[in-house]
Amino acid sequence: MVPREATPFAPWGGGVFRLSPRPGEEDGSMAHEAHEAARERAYVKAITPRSEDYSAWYTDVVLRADLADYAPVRGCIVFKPYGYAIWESIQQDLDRRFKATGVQNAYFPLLIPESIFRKEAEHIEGFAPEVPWVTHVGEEQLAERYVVRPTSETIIGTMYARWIQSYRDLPVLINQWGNVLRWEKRTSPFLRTTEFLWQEGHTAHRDEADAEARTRLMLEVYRDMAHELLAIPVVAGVKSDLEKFAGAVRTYTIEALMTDGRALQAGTSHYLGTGFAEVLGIRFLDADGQLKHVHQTSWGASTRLIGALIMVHGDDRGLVLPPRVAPIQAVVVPVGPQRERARVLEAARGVLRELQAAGVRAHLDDREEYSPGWKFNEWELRGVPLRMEIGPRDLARGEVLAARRDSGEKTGLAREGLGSAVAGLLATIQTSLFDRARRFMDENTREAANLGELKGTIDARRGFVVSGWCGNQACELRVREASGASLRCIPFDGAPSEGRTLEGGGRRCVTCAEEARHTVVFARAY
RNA sequence: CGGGGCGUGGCGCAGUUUGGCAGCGCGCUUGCUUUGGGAGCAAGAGGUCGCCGGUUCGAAUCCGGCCGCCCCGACCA
Repeated sequence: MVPREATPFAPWGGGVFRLSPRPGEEDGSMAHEAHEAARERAYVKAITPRSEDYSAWYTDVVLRADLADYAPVRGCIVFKPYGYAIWESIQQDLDRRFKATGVQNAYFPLLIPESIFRKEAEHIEGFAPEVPWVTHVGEEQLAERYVVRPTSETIIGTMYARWIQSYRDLPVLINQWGNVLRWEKRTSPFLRTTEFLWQEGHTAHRDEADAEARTRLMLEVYRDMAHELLAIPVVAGVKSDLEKFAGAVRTYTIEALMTDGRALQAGTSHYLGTGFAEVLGIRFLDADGQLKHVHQTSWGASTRLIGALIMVHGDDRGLVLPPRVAPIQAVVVPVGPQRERARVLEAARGVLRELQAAGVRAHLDDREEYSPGWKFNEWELRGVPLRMEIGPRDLARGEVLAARRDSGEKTGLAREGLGSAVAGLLATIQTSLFDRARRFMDENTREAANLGELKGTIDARRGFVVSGWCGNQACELRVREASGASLRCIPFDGAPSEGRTLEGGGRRCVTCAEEARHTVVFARAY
């Protein structure tokens, strides 16, 4: 057996918190030891270390942090209360941001009639293989089949065609919070589930410039949300034609880097042009007396973000949540012997009230049936940013002991002015998580001048690989075949709203060595 | 879609090779003692061994079929 990853703050930890033995490490000859090993493995319910098996680690964290459980439906999970609470944090934050840009919420049907779904050729070609059909009611076959929506461009556009007559009706800025189904070949909790929760924004505009500005504005919203709420640094940019959304003219993306070196698309925004408007008949009479098609956008972010959160900040002890998304920001754990219980509990309740009054999402763990040590491990596993320990010693000193989840650092905080001190600490944790993730992304972003270098880096270390690209799809495909890495995006040079992407910068195309038109980011992706 | 693995109390597994009482740890219940890094002792409850069929005196175990889930590779938020 191997001791848990050494941590500076837990000198006693190694003997208690064991990891499951690797095959061959168990000494089968000694019955007692085997028995002990079995007991401890089950008892401690270890999380597989990231270095041993990243995907097992991920699954362990999802299940053991109580975020989700596998449902008895292929590829589907149950979002358990703690996982759902994280989604609610994300929803609240995004919803506020959307509304600040003039977007309103609405809700459209889950079912889309086949005739409507089939109208946009590229769109149906992209999604048809993975849509489930509703064909019967009871035993009776329906006259027209319905798809369970994989996304709602067609049905929303159909409604827009009825609602929009004049340029005075524009822009239409609507968002929908809902669920969609995509029957993916390969599923994974949060990252790719058959049914997932998301928001999809759908807007209609008078001209391309207005729609394009909206597309990039929403990408900027996603980028800011990722940075400020999730503490996840991202690269914002535009997708190649090969990677863009089925039916879009241009797709913008924010790409995050997971700690295993793989990229994750964390949000997308599409300029749809007039393609959907043409087949769905979304037209308006412009000021010049001309009947024109609207220019549309759509943009979405999903429960996949929870997967990103896990893989960007998590460690071998489990989840690490940035304070701003954390359902519980500080957990108060009373400690000390039985005879002091009443005093300590009362003080703990006082601490809870004070934290709540200071606007901290605080929770008091006053369960009698678990020991403090058990609670410490439990709340660390669940990623709570701050643990507040309070016992007789702290009472005597007029302090509360604060333990940081991100660094393990423990500090005695004066009982006086505790609320603001904790709020300050939470802010520090938020910043330091972002900085750490930012450093990781920077350190794992490397240049490659040619295919050999690119493949070498991808094979050895993954991460983002920055290269020149001539703009030719054949060259892009060569990279994918040779290395398994895909072109994640052509990054913006500056803010997305400015709309300037990186040019060749004197680079040569990583495949054909012709002069590069763009500087692009490649990575293996989820 | 291809490849691999797994289905045995709530969870993790052993038992299957060589058919013969369904077991272990954790969890759960009750009681007592405990509580500053996953507490101890004692007594309990809990199982159509994924499903269907076959072989057999007898099947978790052998044979055939099916289903489900997970993991790994080509398409996707």
